[in-house]
Amino acid sequence: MSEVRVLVVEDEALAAEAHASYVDRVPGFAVAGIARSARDAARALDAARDAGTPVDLVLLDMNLPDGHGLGLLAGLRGAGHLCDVIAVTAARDTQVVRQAVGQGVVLYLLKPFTFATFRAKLEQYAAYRAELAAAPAEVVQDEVDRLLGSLRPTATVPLPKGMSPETMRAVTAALRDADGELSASEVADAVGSSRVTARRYLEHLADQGLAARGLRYGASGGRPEVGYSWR
Amino acid sequence: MSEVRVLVVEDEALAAEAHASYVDRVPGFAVAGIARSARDAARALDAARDAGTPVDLVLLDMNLPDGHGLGLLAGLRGAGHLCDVIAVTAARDTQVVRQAVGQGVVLYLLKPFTFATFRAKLEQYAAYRAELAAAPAEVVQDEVDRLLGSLRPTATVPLPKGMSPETMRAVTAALRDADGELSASEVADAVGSSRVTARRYLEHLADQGLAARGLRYGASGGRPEVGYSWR
DNA sequence: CACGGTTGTGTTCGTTGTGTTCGCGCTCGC
DNA sequence: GCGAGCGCGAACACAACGAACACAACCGTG
Repeated sequence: MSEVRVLVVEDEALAAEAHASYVDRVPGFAVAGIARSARDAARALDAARDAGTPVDLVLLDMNLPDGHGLGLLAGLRGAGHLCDVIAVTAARDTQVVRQAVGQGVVLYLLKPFTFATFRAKLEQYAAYRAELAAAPAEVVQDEVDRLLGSLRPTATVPLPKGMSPETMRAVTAALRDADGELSASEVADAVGSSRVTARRYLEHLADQGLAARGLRYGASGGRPEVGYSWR
Repeated sequence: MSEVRVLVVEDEALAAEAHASYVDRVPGFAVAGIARSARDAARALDAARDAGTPVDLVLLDMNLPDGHGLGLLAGLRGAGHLCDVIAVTAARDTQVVRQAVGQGVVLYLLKPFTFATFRAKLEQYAAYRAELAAAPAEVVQDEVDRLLGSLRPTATVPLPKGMSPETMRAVTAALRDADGELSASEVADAVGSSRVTARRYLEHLADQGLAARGLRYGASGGRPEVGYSWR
């Protein structure tokens, strides 16, 4: 799939520039434009659509000079725009979050944020699009659930009890350095820990959506291996 | 918190009744009305809002007599209705799912479904509302993530013992991607497992009504093959 | 119409790797 | 030092698959 075209909607010039440059730094994403107001944004969306290069994703600030972001959101929904929306705003009000979710914001990013956080959100959205692209034309419930699951953020738990940051780093490193899938035993071997420990971390990564589980049959009869791969 | 008022939007009378009775059976949820068309739904939403008892949740079918559910969705977004929406529909088209998500559908339930599945989805939504109610007026990023994360669909009904979800997915995928019927051996080949394993899963799918058994005679003398096909 | 041949089904049982429990060592606060 | 708690791994129960085998259905032949 081609790059994701992103429209940045943000009234403050400095922040707008910052967001745009952040977008450019994330592979697979490209800035389609910057809008300084709700009116600008609506125009930009219409123009992009008419030009045949519709905006895929909107980074939407809530506090705009000519109306609330929620209003813009409702407007573009009514106009039938197809883009997804990530709220990027300083609005910490629970009610705003609730309404944004109700209006179909796929992710909600609170200002201020680090580039790492920003990147994480974009990458999560990218993962969602990848799943979507990989899904067959006709889906079943399970696949819908996985699709939505890939979109919802996984609360970044500091580290669940029973896990050490050192081991976690070692495991992720081992997993990333491998080209294909790795079984729990192989990771254990690479890291130097026991299979049990390696599995604990791998399973955690998989639950967080950072690793993918696969299955390897028929290596030598018996129960199949589960293979973990980084993504 | 009071009960969640639910509007059922469904054109087929039988299904509408069924959904409504399902809603009533889940604690914490109450039917606010049944609408048989997009027009009805819009009216019901307006009426409920004007009466001071706005609808909290809409169970939305996509195939309506007077327009697509997606259109209704865009309309009520434009009208600024605050309700959340769970798609309850037979529309298995990936594009529809994608658009529904873009329009802010919080969950997507494919017909037909069991009461257990239905209940699971409603309860998940209830969990989301509970998180929302428990959240402070002002949130931080982590809390927003948790909030959205509670909308992340949970695993569906557990498989019978002796089966792994990964293999199940592989088998269903292989079966669906084939145009015609597939024998157990062919599925085994496609998946990479043994015929025995493939058969286990195919037989389970057939028992669940998700696959159809057929017979293929005279390929080359001998016993006829059973062919499984997706539906 | 019995009978053997041929091809694929259905099941049993052993193999292999998973997932979990429980206790041990290590580090840290006191 | 000396409990407290945390992270780890040996051991174990069992889950999931595949080789092998006995049987089933169809077909051609005498």
